[in-house]
Amino acid sequence: MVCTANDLQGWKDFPKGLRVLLLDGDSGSAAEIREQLEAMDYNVSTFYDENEALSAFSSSPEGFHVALVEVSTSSSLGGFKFLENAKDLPTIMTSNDQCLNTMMRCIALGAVEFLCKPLSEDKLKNIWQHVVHKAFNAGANVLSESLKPVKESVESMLQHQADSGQNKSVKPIDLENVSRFSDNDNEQSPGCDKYPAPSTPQLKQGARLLDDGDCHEQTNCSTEKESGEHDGECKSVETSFDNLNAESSPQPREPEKALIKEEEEFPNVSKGERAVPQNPHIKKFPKNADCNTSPDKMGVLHDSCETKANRKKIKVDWTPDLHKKFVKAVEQLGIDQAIPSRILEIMKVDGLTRHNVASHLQKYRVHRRQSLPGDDDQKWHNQRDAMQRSYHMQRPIMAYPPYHSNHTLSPAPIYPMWGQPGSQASGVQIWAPPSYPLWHPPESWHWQPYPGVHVDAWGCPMLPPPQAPCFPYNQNIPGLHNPKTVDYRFSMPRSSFEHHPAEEVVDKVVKEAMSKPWLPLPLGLKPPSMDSVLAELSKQGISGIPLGNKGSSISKPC
DNA sequence: GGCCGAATAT
DNA sequence: AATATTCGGC
Repeated sequence: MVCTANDLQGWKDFPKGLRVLLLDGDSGSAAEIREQLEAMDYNVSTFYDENEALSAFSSSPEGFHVALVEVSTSSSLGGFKFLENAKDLPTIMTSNDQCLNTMMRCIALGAVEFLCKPLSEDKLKNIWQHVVHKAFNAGANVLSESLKPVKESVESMLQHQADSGQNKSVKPIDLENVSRFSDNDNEQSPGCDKYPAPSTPQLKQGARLLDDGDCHEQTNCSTEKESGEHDGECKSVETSFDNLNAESSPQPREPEKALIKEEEEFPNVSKGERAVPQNPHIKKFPKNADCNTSPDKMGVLHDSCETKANRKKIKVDWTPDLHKKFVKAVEQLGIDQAIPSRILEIMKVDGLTRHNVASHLQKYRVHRRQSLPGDDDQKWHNQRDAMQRSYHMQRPIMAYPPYHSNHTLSPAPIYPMWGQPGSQASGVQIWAPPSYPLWHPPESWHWQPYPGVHVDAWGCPMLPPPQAPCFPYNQNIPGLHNPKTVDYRFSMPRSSFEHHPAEEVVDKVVKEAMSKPWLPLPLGLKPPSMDSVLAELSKQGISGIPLGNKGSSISKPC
């Protein structure tokens, strides 16, 4: 018998005595953690092998209240295995690897929390909250025997608090919300926090992920019709979180996988607390991690392919990174050679279909068109002509890389380029250097990484259209006439490693600029000084240029 | 019959 | 608004 009335007695000092299953392949690390836990009066059982741990847990499910499991990317994936197989045990994952993917994978697989190593007392002391949370949130039928005393104990504690007036709440404790109580001192007032209390500061968001507050969209079910192209094919995906690390991924060769959202009805997860996170961008997480052996990638649709009789509608989530890839492909092909099949070919993204690309390309074009100067057709056609004339400029001359925040680990916002309506500033500002003018064209698309640079944000060649200013909206924004402002935007990008045009491309641009002097200069090219022009002209025997209207004299075709 | 792009649906 | 799907033309 694991938990008895005596246990309850002994738990006056809850959570002392809480039984922690510790799984860590590294004995040194395990010993260290164990020591810390025991210093807090937790009752620790150490395992170095997941099979042993699983076996111990399965033979005595009530012998443990919570698991602390190390996951290592370098060695085995035993941690994940344990996580997946000990569904009923609140499992906290720990790792030296702070890669967001690893974290998210853990959470997605059902971990209640992810703790970055090294583990401190601060991080460990509150792990009991998950036990309480489980005790109160698991359905009565799921509530394991070991949790019942926990629940009762806590109820008793709370009731005692309420009775003795320690708690401000006059009303009897709302046991539904009991998990909001924590020993953190930044308590919200009761009723404000509908989320389970996190056990540590770092996982407050993680805790929210486990909440089902975002499930509303999961209920629409539509008729099934799959694109024939990938009929029956399981698609592999990666989370958008990979974007944050993709650039530094140790396996750059691995084809990128599209993040695909489930739109299908998502029935309530029946296995107790193991509800998958309901991130708005990730509609479904794998229950079966075996479909993907890389800890850095998450396979999502495999199991749904297997287990769902009726096929689900899937949606590609065009993450900034994926979009970047798309743009790169478009640039590589040239704007007028970019057709879905070729783009798809270049992108090499698993699971992405030509339809997906076509759809995105359509949007890409539309938005690019909207980003271009003016709305009237003439300008649009002019612009297009200019594009076509110069499509050989396959790379933007002065484009800011649309996305290079691979060092950022901040989980929020995941999609900074996809600002919410009405929150453009906040969405965009993130990507803007602090010195940038905070101006955003009202119609601009949110993908622009920096204010006022949305054309190249879409990967368009930066050649200005004929008879049109490069950035016509400048005309409407007095501040942008400031040469300083223009300098900002025309200066070299802060990170232009992959956007340096090839020399031949530059040559072509220069040649074109020279051969068509009536066109505005491409970005990056400075007009010759008046002196040098006069000198050159006088060399050629031309003199007497009326300086008064030099503009018109050199702006007309010969 | 497949691909593309625009239109339309979700 | 974003993405998928449909449809007509090639």
